[in-house]
Amino acid sequence: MFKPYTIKDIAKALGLSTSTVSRALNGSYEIGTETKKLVLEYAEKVNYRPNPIALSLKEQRSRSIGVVVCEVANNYFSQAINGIESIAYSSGYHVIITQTHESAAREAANVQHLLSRHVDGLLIALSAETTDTSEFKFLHSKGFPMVFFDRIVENIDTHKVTVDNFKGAFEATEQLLNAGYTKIANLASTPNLLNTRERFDGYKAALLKHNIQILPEYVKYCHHGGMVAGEVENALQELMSLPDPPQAIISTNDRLTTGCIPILKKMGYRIPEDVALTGFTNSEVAESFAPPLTVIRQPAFTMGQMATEMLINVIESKYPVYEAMSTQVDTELIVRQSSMPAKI
Amino acid sequence: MFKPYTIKDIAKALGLSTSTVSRALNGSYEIGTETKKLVLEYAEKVNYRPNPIALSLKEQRSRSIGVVVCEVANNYFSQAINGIESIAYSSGYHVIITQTHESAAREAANVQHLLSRHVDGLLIALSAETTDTSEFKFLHSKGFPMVFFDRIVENIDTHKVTVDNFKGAFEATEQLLNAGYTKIANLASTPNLLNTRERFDGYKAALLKHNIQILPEYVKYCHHGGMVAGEVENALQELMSLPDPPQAIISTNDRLTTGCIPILKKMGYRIPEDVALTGFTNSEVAESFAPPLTVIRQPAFTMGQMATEMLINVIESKYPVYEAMSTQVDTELIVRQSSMPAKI
DNA sequence: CTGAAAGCGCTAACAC
DNA sequence: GTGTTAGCGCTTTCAG
Repeated sequence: MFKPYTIKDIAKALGLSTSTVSRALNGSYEIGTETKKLVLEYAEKVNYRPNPIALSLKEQRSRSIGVVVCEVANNYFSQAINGIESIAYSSGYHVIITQTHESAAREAANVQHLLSRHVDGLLIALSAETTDTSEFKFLHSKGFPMVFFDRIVENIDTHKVTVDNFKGAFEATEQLLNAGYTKIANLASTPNLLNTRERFDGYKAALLKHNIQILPEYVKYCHHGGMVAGEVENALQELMSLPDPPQAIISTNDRLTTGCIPILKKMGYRIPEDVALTGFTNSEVAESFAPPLTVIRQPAFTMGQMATEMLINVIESKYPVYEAMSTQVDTELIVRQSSMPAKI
Repeated sequence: MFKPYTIKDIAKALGLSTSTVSRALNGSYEIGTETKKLVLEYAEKVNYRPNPIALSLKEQRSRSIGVVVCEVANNYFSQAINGIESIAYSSGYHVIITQTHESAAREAANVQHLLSRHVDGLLIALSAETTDTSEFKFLHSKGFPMVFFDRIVENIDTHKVTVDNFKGAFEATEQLLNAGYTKIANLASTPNLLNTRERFDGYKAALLKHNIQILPEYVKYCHHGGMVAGEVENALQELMSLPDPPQAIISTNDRLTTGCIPILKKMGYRIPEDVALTGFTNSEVAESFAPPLTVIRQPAFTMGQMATEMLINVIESKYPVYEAMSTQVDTELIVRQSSMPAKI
């Protein structure tokens, strides 16, 4: 069944040695024009394709890069993956995508799996659960090519691509303040993640700037990033049943943001009349929501591209890359009805 | 940098031959208990991982399966991929995902790429553009393991996993009819795709059953499945500027459905007052739309699982599988406000 | 200009 | 029970 042609087959058919064929195929200058043409034409005719597995074994590299994200069914990550693929493909790399579903154990397993597949490098956005980063530290110390994006590891001076989370959250919070909301809650993913904390800091800074006190009861964490049933619902329930409930919510994670709306509605709140809403999300359909949703968008596609370019640079650099490269891009605040002043 | 242990390393360290180590590692019964224990312990200690590339070369299989879909940033496919991964993973297979972006050329390139990577099998949902299926026919004739899902190839008796498109469209159309709408348009992807035509047939059958005439001007195709800018907008524009415009639209593809809403709104139509809407989509947030969207949902996750199980069966079967396996599941109609009778 | 041979990591006949 | 060897497909010294 379906046996691809090998160099040996060509060699035999043409009465040459495998090395000659190999060299001809690779355009070595030390092969006669005649022979070269002969080989090339025959290879073309039989639709010869080099066996990448054999190549990998030989070259000790796989021309593939591993991607570790929480989920592909997530607007941000599916868009980022598009960016990753676009660059990887045109540079001749394969992309192997793995999902952690926010579990640290799956993350560790995925990394092992990818390493055992001899990927040439890793593109990683940490899972919500991850606290032990020693494996990454180890790989980093060995000079293994890795680029972190969006959810980066702390305490390691690695290559990374991030957005200005602080500014994104700051602007969004300030927009709510300018719209007249002063009681603003923060619905967040796990504080494990640096980006959660940075977004929180942006929120805090905006309130501070407007001389609004930060109330701890206005800050709710969903430690599984909204992946666990009821997590978001509980958080919202607690928030809205406070003696002095918030008038607005800023949600700082994709899944949380899109998850909020049906729950708030089910609880009987109108947006923004009863509670305004702004959130980090890359949903393509935020505009179609009821009401149209104010969002902080990340340039996911571009970030995927940048991270991949960075990684391929590191992989292909002749010498170990010691200084960590780091790129930060801006978020985009798109103001829609959900964070507008409530019409009275 | 980061040199994994090999069998040779172990053999040298322990003063054994590589074959002994290999056998011990694979639990061969002809190895002394002592030696076996020694090897296993040492392997454990140095965290030995067999090199899958060498294995692939040896066994002429890669323990990986290739996936060809139009996009991961698509609700249906990202969910299906979750299903695919869940099964593949637990069966020890890798998943390599490639995207066609609805281009036949990219599809062909992806298939070649995956074949050249020696994937053990292929999971395919055709691109919208695909009309030439000769390559698939060829692979099929060679007995190469393939399973098609959702968007299947015709004229080839292959393994496949589909939904009952006819019934899904029929039920949705009938619900619109029961809600009092009689002028119902069909917004569809390319008729290249069998599922587009099946869904169209379901729509037709429902109208027929209710003695409603099928108007050709009520049927609009987006030949790139909504991937090309302005495609959906044009279709809707044409539809709504008919002398006798439709009162309802059934959209038969994920991207089209979610794409419709902002466009209709921008054109100044209220849903469902001016035009009702129902559509095939697996969006998780259809409920949050304005208005909440009536959807025909496909069990994407399950379909991904089923297709993968089927594929792995074929791959691992001792003898070529000649009779084509075929599974069909039901869609689920979730009725929400967008297809309700318009309140007058 | 071309061929022979070694080697990437692993397994499996085939010795002994 | 364990070692030797060949071979998976390819590249690359080293010879000639």
